[in-house]
Amino acid sequence: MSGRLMKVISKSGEYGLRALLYMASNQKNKGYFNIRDMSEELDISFHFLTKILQVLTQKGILQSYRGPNGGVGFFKNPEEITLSAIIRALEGDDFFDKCLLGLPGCGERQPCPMHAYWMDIRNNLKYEFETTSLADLGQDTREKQFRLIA
Amino acid sequence: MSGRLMKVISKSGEYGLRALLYMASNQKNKGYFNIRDMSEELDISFHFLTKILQVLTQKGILQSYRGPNGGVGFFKNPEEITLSAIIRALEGDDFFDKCLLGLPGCGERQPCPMHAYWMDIRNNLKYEFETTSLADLGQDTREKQFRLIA
DNA sequence: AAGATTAAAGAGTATTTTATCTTAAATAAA
DNA sequence: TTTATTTAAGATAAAATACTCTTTAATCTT
Ligand code: SF4
Ligand code: SF4
Repeated sequence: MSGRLMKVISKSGEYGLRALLYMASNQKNKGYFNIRDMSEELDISFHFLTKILQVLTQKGILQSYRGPNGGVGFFKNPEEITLSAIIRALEGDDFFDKCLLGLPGCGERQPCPMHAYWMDIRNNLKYEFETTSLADLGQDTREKQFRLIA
Repeated sequence: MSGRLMKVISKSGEYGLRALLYMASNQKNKGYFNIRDMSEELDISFHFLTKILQVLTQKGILQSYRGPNGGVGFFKNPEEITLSAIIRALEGDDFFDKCLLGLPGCGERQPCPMHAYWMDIRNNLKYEFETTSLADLGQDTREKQFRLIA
């Protein structure tokens, strides 16, 4: 009931994003990123991070290489990787298609009083996540901003 | 990694909100709302719901009465209860003051690349939650809407 | 080919969240 | 005053999430 943070994504999502951001901003280093090094740099459990990056690899966001000097690297350019794709990979493909409240068995036909309200917020978040790339975040060059009107 | 919904609030928060919405839209019934009845109506575990409503009572949103014909009722009018107050009561007072990602030990001084981005979203949500009352939601009379500009 | 390095995969543990069960306290009605 | 009703409170259990450990497979270096 207290101490909890406003948190939309799980730890897996958080760690995955942090790792990807780290990678995006250290790309000069051409080769593969060593997961052990990253886990130490980011202070995330090596095994846990490995699992998360594994998923990102399976989802086609990263590619991996085993053996000496192996590791993980981008499969696509950070410019082409949307926040949406990352979150969907780590939180489930339907992340942006469900209710923010998480209520089951409801929808357009029997909407709760909050429906229209949540849909506004959700669609807005969805749009932002779909139109923002990893590179956008890493370089913080975006100029878009939310604004409330009317 | 799958099956998870985009869920900002916990089950406690969801159940609490649902109960409050139910109460707000059944207010003709002047007396106290029986928690057992509500738990059946809303299909929420009686004991769990009781705990949640207990918190709302402790936080001054509801008032309770024990004994026959007892139950819970609004302490303030639904018009005066903001969504923000409800969520803060159930999710923690700092819910809207922390990072959406939940990362600890960071802030304005050492912002991660997502900082400005998240702050936009967060402030927007915060504003909406603070300016929306339970009655607004229950009657769905709000005309405000999000819109992305620039 | 042999050994070292590194990610993949799967099993197991710990912590947190959600839910239930039991007992206590307050109130009302008989 | 006794009994029934109802919320409060605390202990316990189940489920979900987060994290760790161990083994396997791929790749490189020698
Ligand atoms: S009706 Fe309410 S609970 Fe259902 S999806 Fe819409 S906002 Fe969510
Ligand atoms: S710097 Fe990043 S992690 Fe920290 S509060 Fe801002 S958005 Fe959240």
